[in-house]
Amino acid sequence: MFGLVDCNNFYVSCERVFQPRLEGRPVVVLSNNDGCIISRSAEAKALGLKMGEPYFQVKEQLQREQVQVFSSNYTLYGDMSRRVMHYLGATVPGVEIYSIDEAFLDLGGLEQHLTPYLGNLTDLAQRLRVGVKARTGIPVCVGVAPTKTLAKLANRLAKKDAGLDGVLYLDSAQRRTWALGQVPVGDVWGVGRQYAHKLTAAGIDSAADLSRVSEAWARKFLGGVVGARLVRELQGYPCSGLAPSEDGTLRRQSISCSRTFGRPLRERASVLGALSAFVARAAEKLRRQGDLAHVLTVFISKSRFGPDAGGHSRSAVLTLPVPTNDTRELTARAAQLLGRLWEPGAVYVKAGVVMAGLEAPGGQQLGLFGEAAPLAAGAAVEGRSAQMMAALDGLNARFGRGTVQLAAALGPKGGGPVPWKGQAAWRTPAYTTRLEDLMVVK
DNA sequence: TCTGGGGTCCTAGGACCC
DNA sequence: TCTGGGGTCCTAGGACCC
Repeated sequence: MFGLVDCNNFYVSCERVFQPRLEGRPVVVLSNNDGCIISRSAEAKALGLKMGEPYFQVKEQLQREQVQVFSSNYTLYGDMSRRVMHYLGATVPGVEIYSIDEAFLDLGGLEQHLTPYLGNLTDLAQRLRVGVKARTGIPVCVGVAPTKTLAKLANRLAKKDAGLDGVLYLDSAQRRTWALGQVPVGDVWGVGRQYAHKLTAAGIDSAADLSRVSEAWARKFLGGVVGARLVRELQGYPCSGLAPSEDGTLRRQSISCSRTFGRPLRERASVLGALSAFVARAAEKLRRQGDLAHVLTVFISKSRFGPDAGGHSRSAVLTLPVPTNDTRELTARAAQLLGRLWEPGAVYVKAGVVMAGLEAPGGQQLGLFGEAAPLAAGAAVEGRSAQMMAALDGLNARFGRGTVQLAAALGPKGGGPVPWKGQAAWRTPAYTTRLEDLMVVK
């Protein structure tokens, strides 16, 4: 049995924890660069504001309706997320962090231990919900069902129906059938815009309809095995397990950093400056995860909204001779890759780096003929690099991001205004992670 | 030059998620 | 003028190998 804990309007809820005056009012949080809406309070949803809507298109409406607008503050959200996940991890045995605001729970083993005194799974879920709210101020809903897909579906319904008090347990076939009938097919986990369109065109309108299609049909029209699994999960047969997140953190298979620039860039040195900064960020995340990257990708993009909307993005990939997490090495490689992609005269609006093929250090590298690589020299270089990077991370952690960086990351002329930095006009303080931003109660 | 099946690896792209 | 960022998984096709 799976549980799904999902925070309600997470980013808005984080802002509300520190500004109770926002309670009951329409609130939205904007994406990076204040580009579009990525979190909405219930009141903002009621005004018809949509997820992903560009800010500039709804600016007037936001003003007119006196919607409270915030730039995203990932330092704050990340820290609040850690608090929620930590509480869940300390309360139930198997927790898989699925995203910044969601976690799957393994409740299967728990059923047999529940006693009349502890109550049933609904009671347990209810206690979790109350516990998260009491300890972090974040409201959550819980769905419980035999598969992850059904737990997601139960969670949706728990959110929508106030009468359920934030918890829905699909504990019988009848209740599952009822729940499937409530949900439009496009709201099923794993059904996006394309598939929703295809499905409704074929007369499949609800989750219940989808649960009745044949495996062959699902394979043919919903992306092969993915579709087949999706349908099985709706029928109540689990096709995906729980991957518990050890020590409350998530291990990534790839790590990336990309941004839309504050203004379009046409000089190569400026784009290289941005890329260097992105490499630095990604490498830092890589080291925090304790990994080395074997594959580096760089991409640069022109505007998606211009006349030549297709083929606006190009990428180049490099398999590194030796896996590394050294910012200097990765920056030099990224500069090489940029050289392959650069078109003189083009105007770029976005760039990014992706580090993949992640592995833990110490993996024995075999030479061309299967012999162990000569370690002495390599190990010494590796040791010095690790020391240097540890010093870099230490200084930046202590004195703030960007205190120590490569000259390349400063961009052309080694400083001045950073041309790729975007807008964040309404960012709240990092209440929980910066001493200077600590809230003072008078 | 063609004959044939089976395997791996890489890349590009599509679809989805939050 | 302004339209996010960071992930996952899967498929298909080509190169290359035996």
